[in-house]
Amino acid sequence: MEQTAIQIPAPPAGDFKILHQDGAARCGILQTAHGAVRTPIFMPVGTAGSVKGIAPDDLAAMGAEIILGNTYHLYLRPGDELLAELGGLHAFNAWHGPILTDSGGFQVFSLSDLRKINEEGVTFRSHIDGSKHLFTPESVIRVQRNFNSDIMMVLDECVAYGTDRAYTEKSVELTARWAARARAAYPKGAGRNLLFGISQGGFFKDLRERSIAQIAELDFDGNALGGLSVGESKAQLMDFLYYSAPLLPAHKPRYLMGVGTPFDIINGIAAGVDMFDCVLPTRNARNGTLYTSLGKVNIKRREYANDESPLDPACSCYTCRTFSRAYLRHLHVAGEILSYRLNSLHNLTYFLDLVRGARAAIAQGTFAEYKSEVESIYPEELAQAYAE
RNA sequence: GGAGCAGUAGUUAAGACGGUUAUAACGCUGGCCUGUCACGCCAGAGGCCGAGGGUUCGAGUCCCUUCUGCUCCG
Repeated sequence: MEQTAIQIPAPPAGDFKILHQDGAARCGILQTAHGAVRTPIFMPVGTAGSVKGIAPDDLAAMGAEIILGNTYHLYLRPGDELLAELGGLHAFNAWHGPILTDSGGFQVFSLSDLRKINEEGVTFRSHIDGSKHLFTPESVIRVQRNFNSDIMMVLDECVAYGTDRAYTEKSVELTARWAARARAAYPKGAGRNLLFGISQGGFFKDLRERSIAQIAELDFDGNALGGLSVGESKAQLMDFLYYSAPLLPAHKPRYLMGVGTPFDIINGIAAGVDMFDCVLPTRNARNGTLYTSLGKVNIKRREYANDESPLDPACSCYTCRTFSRAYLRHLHVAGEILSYRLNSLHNLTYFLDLVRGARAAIAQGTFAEYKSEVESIYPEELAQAYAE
């Protein structure tokens, strides 16, 4: 038989194939302009174009497949036009894998004292210099295209926990109109940058359902669940997660924005979510809370002062292979910069291993066992999830 | 030898007229962190106010003695 070089064209960006299914959990592969992403996936957060304390080679070594950037931060500094001029965010920060950029919708929520929302968009003040800016559904697409983001997010309004039904309903409608404008500004197939829609709805199930239907209708490349983990109880988070996730279109990637703890992520996967991002592994790393196969470890505790054992004996990251808990405690207590890097390296490895393990379990049809194994590491959250 | 200043939490310091459980920062101990305004936030434990005596209803605060440190003058 003759050896012929067969050119297999890469699937087009946006192509999403589900390879395995185990209950509602699925394992798939999403194509982007900068490569494929295996799902379920955890995306390290690099708000200002850098995963704090972690260089791209470390990210690659730990098996990160896609990272996040933030439109709000990168637009303010260094600016989207400069990034376009310098060849986009990938050329700028030397991460050549896929990048998802959040739209700034969350900052509309988290920087609430600095902004004003109307039909046109959101006016806000820069947290850096106080200058005034306007984000619209259209401008946010333009900015993200200047970044050359692989997955762009539409502008949405994320309402605070406890917002009443009347406002939440108005907000859902506004988010839907903004989504439609985003879609019009970037029609399907207009480019290789993917565009994901975001559903909201606060803590009202009918509004969640309505929002998801409105967003689904616009035929985005993927669909996100927004506005969760904003201060509600663990039980409420679980309730809304398991209610909402199955309503998102099944044949497209589902993204649970900003969530969460290992417990949340494993439950998100169980509910049928494919993508997660969260600042917890990196922020907590910097603040001394480390996730391990033995549970959460607050490395600054005195009990670790003379602990020669590795942080997590089951982990194969550089930090766990090389240093003792005693040294990691010292670095943290002494405020050494290396502490941030080593801790972040470990926590991100832990989160990436978690989803890697989930993919393998789904493929083998053993996800339920895997899930209860992970949950048993976090008994407090498990108890809270079933608390009334 | 004389004069001045200072001795208050582990540390550095606040404590007008003497008046309820003596402050703060840092440190220490513990907790928190969910689309990063986040090397951040919250809480807690630490003090016979150098020692002794006196005045006073009441003294960290006033008076005397004493000890220690620093500075200056001889």
